[in-house]
Formats: sequence, C-alpha cells, structure tokens
Amino acid sequence: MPDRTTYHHGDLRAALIEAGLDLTRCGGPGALTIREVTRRVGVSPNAAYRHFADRDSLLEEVRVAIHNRMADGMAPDDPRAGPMARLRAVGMGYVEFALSEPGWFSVAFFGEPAADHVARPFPAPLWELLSTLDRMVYAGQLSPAQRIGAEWSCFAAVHGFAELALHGPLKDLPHDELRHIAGQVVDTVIAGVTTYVPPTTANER
Amino acid sequence: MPDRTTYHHGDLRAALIEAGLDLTRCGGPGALTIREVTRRVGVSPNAAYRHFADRDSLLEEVRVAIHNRMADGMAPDDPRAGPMARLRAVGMGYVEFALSEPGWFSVAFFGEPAADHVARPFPAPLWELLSTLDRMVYAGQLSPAQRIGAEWSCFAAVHGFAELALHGPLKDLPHDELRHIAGQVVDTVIAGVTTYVPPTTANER
DNA sequence: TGTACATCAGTGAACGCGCGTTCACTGATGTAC
DNA sequence: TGTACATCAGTGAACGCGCGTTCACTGATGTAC
Repeated sequence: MPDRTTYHHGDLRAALIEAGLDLTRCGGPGALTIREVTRRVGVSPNAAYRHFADRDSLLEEVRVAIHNRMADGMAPDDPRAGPMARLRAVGMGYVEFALSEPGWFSVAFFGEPAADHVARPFPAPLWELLSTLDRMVYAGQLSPAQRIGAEWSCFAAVHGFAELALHGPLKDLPHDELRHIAGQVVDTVIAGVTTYVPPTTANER
Repeated sequence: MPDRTTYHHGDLRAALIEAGLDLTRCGGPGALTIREVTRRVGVSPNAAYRHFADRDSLLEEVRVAIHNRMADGMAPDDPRAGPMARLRAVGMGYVEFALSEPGWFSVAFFGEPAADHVARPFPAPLWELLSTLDRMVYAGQLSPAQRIGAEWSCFAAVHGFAELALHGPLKDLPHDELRHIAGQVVDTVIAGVTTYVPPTTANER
C-alpha cells in the first residue's frame, strides 16, 4: 500500500484521514501523528502540510468522520419504532459504540482540551438525540416544558456511563454486564426526563 | 522555596505530591512532569525516584489527594439535611468541583487510560454517593430494588455533565448557566432513580 | 500542435524540544559494639 | 563516648526518544497563446 508509482498521490487528503481512522481506532487520539500517518500512506511527513494546517486540523477531520459513523450506527433496529423506543435506541447506540470502538470514541468525545477556542459544531450523535426528543414532544410523550434541557440530562447520562465503563470504576466488567447496567441507566434517565418537570422560566432563580 | 540548606530534604515525598497538586491545578495531568515537580522543590530530577517508581506512581498519589479534597467539599451545607437533599448536594458538589477546579478534575477522573491494569480503588467521591443512597433506602425514600445500580445512573449523570460542561458542547456557557442546567440534570436523575424500578434479578435476561 | 511558464504537490534534510529514565557517584545519618 | 560501617537520600551528567514543524528544493500538471 505505501508503494506508489506516480509522483502525485491522487487524493492524499482523503488517504490521510483514512489512515488517521486506522490509527486512532486502536490507539486513540495519541496514536495519530503526522509522521505515522504519512508513513502509512507512503509519503513524506511534510506532504501532510499541503492539506492540513497542522496535526490538530487533521485530528479534527478524523473526529468528524468518526461522529458521522457513530451517528449512522445509532438508528433503532426497527425503523417503525415509536419515539420512546427510538430514544432508548439512541442512548444504547451511544454506549454500544463506546464499548465496541473505544479508540474512536475517545477521539470523538472531547478527550483533548479543544484548541484555543475553536468552537466545534455539535457532534452528529447529539443531533440524533435532539431530533428524537423533538419527536417525543410531537408524539405527546414529552411536554414542551419537559423538553427544555432534556438533551443534557440524556447526553450526560450516556456519555458519563461510557466514561465509567471505559476508564472508570466499571472498566473491568465484561461487556454484557456493562450493557445490562447501561440499559438501566438509560431507562432511568428516560424515566427522569418523562417525570420531572423543570420550574418554568418565570420562576427560575 | 526551592532553596534548601540541608542536604536531606526532610519530607521530599510529601513535597513532591504538593508540587504535583500545584502543577495539575492549572495544567491538568499533562503539567505533572518529574522534571518540573523536582525543579519546584529544588531537588534533582532523580531524587524523585527515591520515592516513586515512576511518573505514573506520583500522578496516582496526586489523584488520590484530589479525590479526598473533592469528597470533603461534597458534604451538604446543612448537616441536618435529609437524605434526598443530601443526594442533591453530592451531585451538585461533584459538578461544582469540576467547574471550579477543572485541572484537578481532569486528573481525578480517569483522563489517562489507567496503566496496565492497575485496579484503582473507588474514588472517594463515589463512596460519598454510595453512602448517601444507602441513607435514602434507610429513610424509605428508595426501595431496595431501586437502590440496585442507582449509583451508576447518578454517577454517570454528574460525571457526564461535567465532561459536557468542561470539554463538550456546553464548554462556552457561563458558569451560572451551567449550574442551572446541572441542577436540572441532577433533579432529573433523582426523579428517574426514585421512579424507575429495575426488573428483579429473576426476570433479567 | 507546440511551447513558456505559473502553479500545485510532493521531497529530503535538519532543527529544537523537553521529556523519562539510567548510570555511577557522594554526602548525611543511624546503629552496633 | 568513640568509631566502623551499612544504609539512606540525595547529585550530575548523559542517553535516546520520536515528535511537529520549517527550510529550500524539485517533479508533475494545466493553461494561455
């Protein structure tokens, strides 16, 4: 693969991102280095600078690619599922991705301090969550008042669980046990979101 | 401070941990280097190896020190508070610590992949949570069935929120807004935990 | 169809970096007799 | 009370590391006339 006959590569940019995906899949963000990524593609290190400002820019692109893959895997098995089942599927999909692709997961979700205030757009999986919650409101399973801020409770729960399971106190549990606990966490937060009614804005503070 | 008259330091071990706390407070885990930590204390780099096997061991001790400080700050304001208010205080205390000491927080909670299967004991703040949940059961505010696994829902929610707020999509919000959302997240998970009843073990799987 | 030249996409060598860690050592301390 | 010696807690110099990034460059391509 690293052997190339033409002087010009063809689509080096895409190839570097692809190699970045390969590297981070096993090794997480730290495994992505300009030197290794260019080595893989069979090109000199500086060639990368023709396509990316610096290592961080490349990593950012890899991150986006991972977000998209992840969001694709979060659809519920049954496309005719109701919004509630959909919400559960989104949550479980998030955790499942973290468990099965820990390297990618740790690139995708803000492992690194996010360079000098580069405002990142919402990651794709979050959009998935937002639209699912909106469907619930539309279906009457969540009141508009409950909808407010619900995304953060949901996101916090699944993301937090993923961290616990990958790097935290649950990290030595087998995956099927983790999935079981994940199910409980997701169900609990769904119960919370559909039960708790935040005080109206007028009453706040 | 780095000037020392005696050849022997006195309590170098404690001094190194202290310096480690200083460094990580602003710079997170990456700021802790053997060279900088010894420089601060006014000692040659290798002196550290008299007290710690390697950098990781030192970092681990710093982590434990942070856990303890954090747990201390999680007690509810009113010591006569009921278990429910206590649970809320524990959750909010967790988030508050993350917001006010982001450097320490990122050392404390599993930022680094946790060296070759060194089984870490539960961090002190988690113990705080466990005992609070137990009090709730004792007070009859949580059934024994609901108690099972409740810690993971709670921990996931607050930890996940902290990540969102520090490094995730909420990272540019002002602290008072973050606290407000945190309050909602905590209340939501409490509502979930006190509402949802997991299926009994016999019915599982 | 041919040629001049700007532009693009690579090359190769080198830089500086600060780190963790090891080596062989020396100065200070405590204990046995 | 003095002395020999093991032990402990430091020192100083050096190593190798692989990295990101920059410099001045060259080979290939496309376009205007």
